[in-house]
Amino acid sequence: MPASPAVATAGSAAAGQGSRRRAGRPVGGVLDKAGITEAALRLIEKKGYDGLTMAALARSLNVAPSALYNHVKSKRDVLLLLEDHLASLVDVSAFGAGPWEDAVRTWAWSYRDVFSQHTPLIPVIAVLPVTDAPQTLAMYETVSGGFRDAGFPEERIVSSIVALESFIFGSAYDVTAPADIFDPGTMAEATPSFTGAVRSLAEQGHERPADVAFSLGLEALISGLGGLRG
Amino acid sequence: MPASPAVATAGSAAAGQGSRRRAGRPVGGVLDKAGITEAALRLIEKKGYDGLTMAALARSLNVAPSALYNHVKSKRDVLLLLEDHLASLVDVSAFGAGPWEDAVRTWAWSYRDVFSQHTPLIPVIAVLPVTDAPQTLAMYETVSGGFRDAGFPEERIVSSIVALESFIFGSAYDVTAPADIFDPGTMAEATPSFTGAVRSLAEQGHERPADVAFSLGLEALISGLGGLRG
DNA sequence: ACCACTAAATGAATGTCATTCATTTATAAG
DNA sequence: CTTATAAATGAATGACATTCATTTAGTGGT
Repeated sequence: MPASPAVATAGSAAAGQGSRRRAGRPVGGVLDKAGITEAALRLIEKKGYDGLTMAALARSLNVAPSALYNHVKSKRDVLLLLEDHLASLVDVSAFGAGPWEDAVRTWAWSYRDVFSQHTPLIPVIAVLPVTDAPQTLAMYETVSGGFRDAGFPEERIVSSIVALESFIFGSAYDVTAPADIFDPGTMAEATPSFTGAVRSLAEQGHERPADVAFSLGLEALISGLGGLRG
Repeated sequence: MPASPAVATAGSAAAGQGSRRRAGRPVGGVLDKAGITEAALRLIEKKGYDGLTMAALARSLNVAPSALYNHVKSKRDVLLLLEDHLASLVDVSAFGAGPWEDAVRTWAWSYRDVFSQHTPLIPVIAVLPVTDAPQTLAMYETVSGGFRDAGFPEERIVSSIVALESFIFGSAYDVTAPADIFDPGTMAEATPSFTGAVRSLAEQGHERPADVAFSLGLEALISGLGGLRG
């Protein structure tokens, strides 16, 4: 009775997990990309990226691990699905609804916040051709439209976005860094300038030091890049 | 004759590979952290990070995989050794030898170039307490000294460096991205602004598009952050 | 010279993964 | 009712990092 449990568990999976078939579509099985993405997201929320294994993902869908491979080519594919889903969560609404500076600010903070919870995706995004990521492409379209409307010369738009994105990805890592990451430890006396600078920042008592650095860099980029407009 | 080959192969490893004992030190075995770092670096040059396995690393040192664990706690430790070594390759010489802007430029380009060849280390660095990384700490000391001498208020130095570093790490990924990463593919008609911007950049015929974005962002950061000086 | 002591190496497990494959099942179409 | 096909099964496979009991070879003290 190898595959007979499939049907039995299929119902419970769809009901209990929220993965559903699209009505009117020719559907053979329980799984689809949307369901896999949803389940992966839930798994990550609960167990973190260490808990995201193909086996665990399959189990959360009441399915055998090998079944996943009928829908994704590899685990990397799952990460790509996640990335594209997250791109749809980034707030681009301010483009076209106010000054360019404000739109970039809103977008950048939102982008950083979303991916700071998903830093293991960053190495994947960096090499991901946007062709395979419709939501990501949609984000780029809105953002580049905003840049164009703000008066950016067309040939500088992509480079400007890439520069901002690079800063955003790097900053996403900062958010997850331990608070004591800059503690010089036993080398404190050997590094007076750095130690002093670290102490001085600590004395400011910021709740989220990463936010200070992000704000500083972002404002610099906004005003620097803003100067490129014609 | 379990460990008897150790001596026989020890000689050939030291001779053939370049890992050597420090003279006058109490030394029991063939391996030490410097030798492991060197071997790992060579392995990465030859086979890339996919080829950097504990087994391959051990083999390149003519040693059993388990022997490595007498010197490093885990593979992550090996990556940390690598990171700290690479930090020593970053060019900080311009600090104290010219205007702050030029020093930052030299440092940032060098930093990006070094780590663009080692992007798999970036997720590790991001969470690495500097305590364990003397070379990295030395870099920070030089850089923060440069910022202080340039007139930066002490409490802004670390945040400014972090902002630059975030941009640098993100940009290091860009260098490795495939050339066609922004090809909109079949969605081209649906994304006119973005497609136009990509085409327009492509028509410029830059050899290394990543360099354009990096230059753009870096100059923006330099002039923006430079304004913080008292 | 002899005798521990200890750092360092060995090779044989272990356990966790992603991934593959032959086989089976269930659904949809003719 | 038959047949084709998408999708699931579970039992391998193979790559890994990591652990452990055991063995080895120097070093320092006597």
